[in-house]
Amino acid sequence: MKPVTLKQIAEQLNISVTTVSKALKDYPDVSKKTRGLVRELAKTLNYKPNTFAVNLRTKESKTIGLVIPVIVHHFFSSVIKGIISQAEKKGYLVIILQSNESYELEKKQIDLLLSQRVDGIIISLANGTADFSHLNEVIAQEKPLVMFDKIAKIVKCSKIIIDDRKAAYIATQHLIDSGCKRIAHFRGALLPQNSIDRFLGYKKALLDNNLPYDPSLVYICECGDMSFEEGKKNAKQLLKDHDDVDGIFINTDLVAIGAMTAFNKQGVKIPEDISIVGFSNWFMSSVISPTLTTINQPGFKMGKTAFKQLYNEIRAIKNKKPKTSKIITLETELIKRESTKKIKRPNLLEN
Amino acid sequence: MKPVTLKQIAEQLNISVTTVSKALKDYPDVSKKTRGLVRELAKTLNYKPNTFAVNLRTKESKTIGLVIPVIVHHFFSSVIKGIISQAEKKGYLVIILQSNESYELEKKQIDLLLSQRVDGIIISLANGTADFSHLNEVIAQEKPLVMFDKIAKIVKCSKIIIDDRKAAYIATQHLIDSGCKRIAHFRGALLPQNSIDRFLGYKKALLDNNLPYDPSLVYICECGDMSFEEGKKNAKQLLKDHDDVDGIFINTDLVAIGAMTAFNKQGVKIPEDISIVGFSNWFMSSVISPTLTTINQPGFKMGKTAFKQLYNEIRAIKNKKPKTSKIITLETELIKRESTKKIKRPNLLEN
DNA sequence: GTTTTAAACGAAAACGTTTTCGTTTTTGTA
DNA sequence: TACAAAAACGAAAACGTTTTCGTTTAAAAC
Repeated sequence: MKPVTLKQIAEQLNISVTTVSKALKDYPDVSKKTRGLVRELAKTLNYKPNTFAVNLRTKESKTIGLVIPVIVHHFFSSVIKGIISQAEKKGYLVIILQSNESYELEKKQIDLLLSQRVDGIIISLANGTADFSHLNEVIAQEKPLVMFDKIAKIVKCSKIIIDDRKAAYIATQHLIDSGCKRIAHFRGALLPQNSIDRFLGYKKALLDNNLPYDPSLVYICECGDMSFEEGKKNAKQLLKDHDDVDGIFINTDLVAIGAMTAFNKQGVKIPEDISIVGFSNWFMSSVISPTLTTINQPGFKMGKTAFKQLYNEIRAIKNKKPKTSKIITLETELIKRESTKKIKRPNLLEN
Repeated sequence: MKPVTLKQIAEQLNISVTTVSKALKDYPDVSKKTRGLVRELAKTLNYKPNTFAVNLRTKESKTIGLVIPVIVHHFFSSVIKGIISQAEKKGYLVIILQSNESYELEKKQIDLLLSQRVDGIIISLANGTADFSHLNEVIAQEKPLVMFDKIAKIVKCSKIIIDDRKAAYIATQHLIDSGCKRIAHFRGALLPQNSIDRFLGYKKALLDNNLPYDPSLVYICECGDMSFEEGKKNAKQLLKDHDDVDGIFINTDLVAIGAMTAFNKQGVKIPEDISIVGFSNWFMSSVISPTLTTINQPGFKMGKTAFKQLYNEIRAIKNKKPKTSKIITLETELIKRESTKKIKRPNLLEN
């Protein structure tokens, strides 16, 4: 019933624990004969090395930690899948924690992972995170740290991101190209770098096209659990505040879908009255009506890349090589759908 | 730089490692004075017990394993969230593995978790799993095992489920009550208990209402990564095979949404021409057009319940109490939406 | 002041593995 | 046959903690 140990194998074969261990790990100083005997017996006894002992001895757990703001979320769950699949290939396990967009929780969870002595940590920051001491603690302990999506520029570690500013620029430009003149923006929370960058991309596109930037057209969504509701609320508010808006670039698809729901209910036609571009390419966006134009954000690939980078750093530290932080930017893509069909407007040539 | 150990604290205070350990764990045989000194020093040195050593000594890892078929999935990610949130409360960490609906992978992953010596395992079976030796291995090792959603009746362990048959019955009855006379069923794969049960509920509802059961109206979806596409395909096929179908009960929302997309494209009106009921209440179902009537499946609660049960069993085993496997059935709910509005038909009284 | 009892402490083993380094055995060479 | 070199093996320490049980010290009882 009790798990088999090296000692038991050793006793049965009348050799030392040392030799058994070496035989199983292909050390050169064990004869073919004994190696064969050991392996055979190990197999019949169904020997599995005791991870606890191995961890203690080798000081590594072959386990990494992952902290994300939300799990029930198309983008983040895609990232999780990417990380897990890649980790599995390299023999690593993944412990997942959810910060719920709370800085306090995030801090606790990092602590937990450190005391658990994971080999590395991957994180996407909570919206509320403005203090980075917990992350610097990770770095101080020489544990590899990789941030993705919601990052902190100031923290010295690897980052897997997209060019949010550029993507937002392209999204906004697309609205302009489809004839929109007065474009609103539903931005994300104030702190996360990506919602700042998306806002900046939006603004720059306006200015580059000689459209005025009007701060009153920018609405904020916290993008927590209530994204969908926030989208609805903001859409209603927008209709009250401004009756001349003909396009919106929205920080994330779920908010966009909330907004579309509100517009549908109020009889505002999309894209005829208002064109909409979302962000992230949630699966949902391709099946709602009208289908939503959006920016594809490669979640699965991001996860894979994040783990690969973490793995490289883990190996580097193990071999006492200098650690090399990298910032990797993945490509995005504008996906044109029904919510932004080109509209006939008096001053546009239509083919 | 190196983590602080009990030994270092002991040396600084000129006492033994034993006493330090006891002081930190509130053993009664250590004086208040030394306990205070130890705790203080431990705090200033930022002492964190070495989990590897603790695990080795105590033979438990305060870690559980979770194996699920898919991660990017509204229901499953809700379950994950439920499990993690509950586990965190009890100081447990969760390692997540994805079987990708593959029996081979599932088997490997169970092996991995066992050799990792997790304290318990929660699993929802892959569609292809027909052999249960890997699960019996878990039980043989006296590790708590809890199955949820896709279970195997034959395996002796705790199960967290819903009454799929009843829910399917209610769904089908609802179609009948809204005037449908010829109701098709898109069922799940052949093996999983829940798709069998949902099929049986569908069939029973028909017979109880004196409607003929016609096997040619039952279509199969594997419900893997391609659920949406399968829904589309089946819908098209259905239109070819049977032009008289006026209702469909579909095994899961994503497939239903695929079907609706196909119907929309072909000009089939929902619910006027065909009424549809899905299953699971994916968030998406409330925002598509028309909104989808479905059965709410409490994923988050299921996750919480699964962990609670696992936790109880872990504690029981630790205290050498007899283990008590439980089968817990959670409530479901029919959520009526636009895809099944009551239709005027000649032989129905309408108020 | 001596004995009894209780309170405080510590030595040491144990958990199971890995790895260094020294010892034994075998093989090859003269 | 002797000796060097190579091959095979094993003793022991180490990883850091927990816990049993024995020992010392302090307090209480006589």
